[in-house]
Amino acid sequence: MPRVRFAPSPTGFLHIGSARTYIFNWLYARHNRGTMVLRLDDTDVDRNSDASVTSIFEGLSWLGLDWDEQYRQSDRLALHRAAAQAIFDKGRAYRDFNLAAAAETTERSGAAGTSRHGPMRELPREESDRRAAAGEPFALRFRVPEVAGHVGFADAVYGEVSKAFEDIEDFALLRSDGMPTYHLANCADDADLRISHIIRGQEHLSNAFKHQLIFEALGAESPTFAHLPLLMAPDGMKLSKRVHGPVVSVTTYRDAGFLPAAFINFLCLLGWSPKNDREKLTREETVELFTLEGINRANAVVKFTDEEPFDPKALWLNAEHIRAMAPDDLARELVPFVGPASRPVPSTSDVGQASRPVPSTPDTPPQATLPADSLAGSSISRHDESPADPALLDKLRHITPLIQERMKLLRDVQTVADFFFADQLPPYDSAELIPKKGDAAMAKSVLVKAREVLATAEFTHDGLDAALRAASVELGIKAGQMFEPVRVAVCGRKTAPPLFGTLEVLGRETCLTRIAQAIEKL
RNA sequence: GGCGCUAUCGUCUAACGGUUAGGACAGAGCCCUCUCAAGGCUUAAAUACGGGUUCGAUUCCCGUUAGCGCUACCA
Repeated sequence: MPRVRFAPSPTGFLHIGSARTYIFNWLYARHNRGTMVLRLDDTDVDRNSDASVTSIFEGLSWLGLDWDEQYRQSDRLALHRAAAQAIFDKGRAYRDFNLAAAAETTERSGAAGTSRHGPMRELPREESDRRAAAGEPFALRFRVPEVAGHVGFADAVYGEVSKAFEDIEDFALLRSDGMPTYHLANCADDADLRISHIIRGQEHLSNAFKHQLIFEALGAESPTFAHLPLLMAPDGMKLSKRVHGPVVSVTTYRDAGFLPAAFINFLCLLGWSPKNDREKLTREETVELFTLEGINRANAVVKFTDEEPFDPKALWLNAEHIRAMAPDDLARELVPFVGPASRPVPSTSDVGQASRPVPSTPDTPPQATLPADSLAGSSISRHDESPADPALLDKLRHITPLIQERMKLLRDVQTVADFFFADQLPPYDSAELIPKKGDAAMAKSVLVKAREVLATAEFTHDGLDAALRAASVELGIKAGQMFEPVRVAVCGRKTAPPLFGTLEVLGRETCLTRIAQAIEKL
């Protein structure tokens, strides 16, 4: 049974790169019926923030991805210290009393021929013990073997990789304040939690050699590493909030109306392929198809621009998922995006200003955070704060079939179906009412005729179809010339969902009123 | 600078050493059609460069170039 973990350091909002790493771990765990561990690597007390923890939980909860065990690295300090002690006792680490060593090392780098090790490496044990006993502060450094040789391992993605001992500096295990460094805490925890596969970003590939060394020194069996290619911005740079803005935050996607399943689909296709040309995948299908062998090695770029903040493929995938939904399910997802009260506020996604309700607290057991049915496809959304207005939901159920294949994002409901919700149509140019190859007079006669016909027509798709077509024949014009003025009168614009269904949903009264108003304009 | 990793259409990607180098998104065009979509069809578009190995390299090896990552008592 594989055991994998996602170990974010809570120093910022949930980044889409982190989300992708989580997804790969989760897919591997679920595909192999293994265990997913969530561990908050909050070793860096100065940079940690509760808002960040909140952002991580909020994001994962939206995605509906669960986990089986949860830990906080800061709770495990004793374990880390014991690990450091064990390495020291084996002579694989030494005390470095030179607190300025880091600076010196940096200055020395580049100067060929100088040792990569600090000056304290050869300090006699007796002197080291004496100075430590006297209370002199020190950092504990790993003693990288000085013999010629390599550390290496078979990465599940990159294959055999190795690095010469002489290219690895004596890295710190414990800081001079006694706190463990990332490398130590990370490995001690992975060993203790019996993590079998470390699936993480490629930025850690170089660190993995150090980690391999630590696992060996600890006498622990080292896990299988699987490093993931990185996500890049179109400018070739690594994705960062600082330079790329909200596009790197998962809340941005949620607030714009991405479906969790589509977002997961998009992210997992960045650096992984099922190899059979399939693109649109449900979560269940992805779990079924996922293997480490399908992961490739080159970095992937997420396309976005200032004008179009979302990758076109992500948009297409979202549209595909939207079209694949049962209309009633879609209607439910749409509720939060209509109505002034519940409309989601476009968030700038800065965790610093996160103030909305948090679906879970860090210490809530995952079971409570994510009900079992969250995996069955029902997504969790922060918008579901209050029970949906039944009347609104019912209305949406009728509208959904008309707009389902005209949306890329859930929020598009606001632009594509606005006229269903407006009491009064926003002003439009009366010239819009004039049909192709027609004039104002034709528009007027069409609308007058429509008003007459619609007053008595059977208000169903087929009834309206028949009535309006018959009317066009009577007027001696093309059907299109008949439909166009009616559409504009009723929708306020030329581009709209199919006419008959639209009229039906709008209802006789509203249609007649709007047509009368249009006639006034001519 | 040192070390590590990577390199197929604009982007995401496929191709046991043998294919007209495939698919998808985005683009262009056509069809369908009450507008817009959706759908169907067509089209343009790639193996970074140079050497090997081989009967034969996108594929294996070496070099070059480029990109990314690491190079902290950050993670």
